[in-house]
Amino acid sequence: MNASGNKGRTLERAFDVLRALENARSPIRLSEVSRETGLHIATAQRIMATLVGSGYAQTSENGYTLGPVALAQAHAFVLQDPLVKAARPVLTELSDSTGLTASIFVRSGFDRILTARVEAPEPMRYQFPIGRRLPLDVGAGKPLLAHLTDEELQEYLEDYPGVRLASGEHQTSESLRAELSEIRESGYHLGVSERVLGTVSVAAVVRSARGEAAGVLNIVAHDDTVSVDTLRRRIPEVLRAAELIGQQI
Amino acid sequence: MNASGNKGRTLERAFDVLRALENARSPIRLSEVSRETGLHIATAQRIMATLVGSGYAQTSENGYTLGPVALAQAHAFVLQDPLVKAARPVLTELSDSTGLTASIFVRSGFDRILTARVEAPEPMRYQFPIGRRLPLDVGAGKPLLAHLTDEELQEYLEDYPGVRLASGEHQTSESLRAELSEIRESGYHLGVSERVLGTVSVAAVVRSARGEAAGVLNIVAHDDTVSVDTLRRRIPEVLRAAELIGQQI
DNA sequence: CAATGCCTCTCACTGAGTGATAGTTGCTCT
DNA sequence: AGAGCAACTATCACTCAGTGAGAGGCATTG
Repeated sequence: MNASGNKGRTLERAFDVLRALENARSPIRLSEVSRETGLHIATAQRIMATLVGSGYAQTSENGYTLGPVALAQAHAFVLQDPLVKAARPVLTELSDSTGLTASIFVRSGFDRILTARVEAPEPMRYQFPIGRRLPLDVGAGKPLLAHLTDEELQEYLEDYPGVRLASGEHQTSESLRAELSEIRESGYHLGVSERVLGTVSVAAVVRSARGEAAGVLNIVAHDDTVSVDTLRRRIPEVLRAAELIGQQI
Repeated sequence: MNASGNKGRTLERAFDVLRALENARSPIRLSEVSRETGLHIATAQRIMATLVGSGYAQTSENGYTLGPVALAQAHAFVLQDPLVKAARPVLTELSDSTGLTASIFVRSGFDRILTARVEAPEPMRYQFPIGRRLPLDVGAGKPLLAHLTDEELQEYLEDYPGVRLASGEHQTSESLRAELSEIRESGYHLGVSERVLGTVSVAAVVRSARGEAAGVLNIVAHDDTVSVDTLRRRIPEVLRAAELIGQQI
């Protein structure tokens, strides 16, 4: 569960616990936390006590959940993160000109996290989406994968199990690898029904001034209102927007 | 900076660091973190390295900021927190029937955190407000103060410096204390231009089934559209809503 | 080019964190 | 009712992770 080489053990263990809480949809019991994280129950208990004491977790009727401090941290994050701040006006403009939803994701471990979004006029908002974790192997995750270091990509693909896309297509380690090198050349990714059936999207990495991949920018549409060819025409716009954001960070 | 009696030192220190990051409006340097938290630079540095490694912090051009993991945690929080889940439909109804913005705050240390909000039709949204930290001594914070344990309230009022309300009135330790006992009797608080000039609000604690104060519910309005007397007529509604939420948690 | 400030790294010491064990509470199933 | 089980809490001796003084590197500034 904990990949690190033993630097800051206590802290990383606590973060493992927080991650276990994050993954749970409902309150989880201490014993589950212990099982999930591989920590001794006494250790899990001590950590939990501290987490609760600091508001990072809370105890409810039948188990533990995350605490409200997470919200405060998140609030501060969106106010101070350079990428989010730089992206916001650009996303707004991109969403206006395309009529679509425009988003920014950043990589976190082997996931991506939605950090900024400007919704299309017809919002179809399910739930507050900011902060949602999504996988790297579909949709806008691919450009992020494409810019990992060789070692990281190696590690990721090592035991990549493959995935069945929403289109029905099966994505293997090989097909993914091939697609990633295409993305590296073209600078963008056009996805059709990858994570969600009936959606088409264009995504491009945002490169910081120093050339690192700081995140991905993407736009999404339903394929019943926007054809793939129509979306394809938006590619230059997306690339320009991504570059514009990158210059500012 | 760290009030605790030495249980989980490393962890609490890390949280102090996170709190320092949260308070900063822009990237802060390691030495500032060290100063802010009172930690030895080497210690601060080791903790920071771990935080960055886990995505709880990130290094930008000239200093550290919070990391995107905070968002993921927050996202999970709003999906799993019993209070937020129970409150949402009630807030919606209350907002609809009053035409005002309805919110839930929970206490965290000696602050309150906005955990749920349904906006009035004319949103006047400045920035994404969820997660914002606000003080306990004004507005909807008062009902939370009113339900602290005696020791906690003692501690809070011990070196309470007083505050100048937006109305111009000066709130002292004594006037606050008196107001709190009124709130304890009546069960609600009606505030006029306390935190923000020209706003009126009604707030009531949400009591869980076990009788603990789980949070506060409030509604706010501008005093140029809603008179104090008009708002006063909404008090029973607010009390009912708070109770309704409380029953479900 | 000294001086200052900010950061990184090393390393010996030590007390905070650990985890096996035992005790407690509260539930379910005879 | 009480035997049996599971989840949780508390204790405590051991030891290794965390600590912090110190030294060194790298910019920036006067």
